[in-house]
Amino acid sequence: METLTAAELLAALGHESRLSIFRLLVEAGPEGMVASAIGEALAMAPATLSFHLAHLTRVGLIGGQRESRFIRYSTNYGAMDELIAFLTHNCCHGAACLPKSAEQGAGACCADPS
Amino acid sequence: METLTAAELLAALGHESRLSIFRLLVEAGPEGMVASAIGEALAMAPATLSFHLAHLTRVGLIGGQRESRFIRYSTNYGAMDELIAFLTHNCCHGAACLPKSAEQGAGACCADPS
DNA sequence: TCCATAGTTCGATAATAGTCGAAATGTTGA
DNA sequence: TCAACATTTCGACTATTATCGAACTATGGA
Repeated sequence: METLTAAELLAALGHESRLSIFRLLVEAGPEGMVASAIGEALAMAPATLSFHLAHLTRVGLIGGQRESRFIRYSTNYGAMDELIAFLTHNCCHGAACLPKSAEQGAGACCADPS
Repeated sequence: METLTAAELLAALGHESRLSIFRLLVEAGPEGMVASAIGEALAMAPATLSFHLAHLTRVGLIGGQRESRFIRYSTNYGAMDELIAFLTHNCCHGAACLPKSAEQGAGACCADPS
């Protein structure tokens, strides 16, 4: 992943409203949530919500597909994965620097022999 | 970690210049780099570099300490770790959604029983 | 003490982003 | 075809951010 692309993803997540939306979808899992449910959960005006959903979609962190009158959004786990891999790539010269991520199964970056 | 705090860290990383600085320091490891070396590596004007270093320091992603005439900056791996843990917390309802992070030792988030 | 070097702060400017009411678009069911 | 609902687009406003030259501060050596 390019630095510029990664920066765009991070900037997209670097806003409280969008991060809340993203986290909601991450926890919702692959089935995702329809827009109105997200708006209700986060008490966000429709226009504002749409603006942020469009932003997250444009950078590829989430995707949406129409389901009759609704649009169901869900996390693009692949993009999320690549982003985390980019952040931790070649990190810390072999020390076990990311214990909490490891606990959650995200693993200490340098436990890996590769 | 609070959503607002996480958003501040992500916003700090959500800019090409700051992300480049951060990645440079992540790869440099615990010993870090002095400011002038960073500026040289990234061809950044001193005032601009200082602005971004101050930003990254303020949110706690890096730290700096004076070494005679120089200031040596290094990654705060703890903050980085917490941030990744926040992003992946309770993710994806048990699917193995983060294979690349796992490859690097960042681990698929849901391999973990907790 | 004085100079050179490393780094930060100041100030001005330009560009971008966030919010939300109102209007428009798309979809379903009557 | 029309009404109701879900969502997006438009428009206008406000606020924040990035950049960088110039001036300032701090440190070490002559």
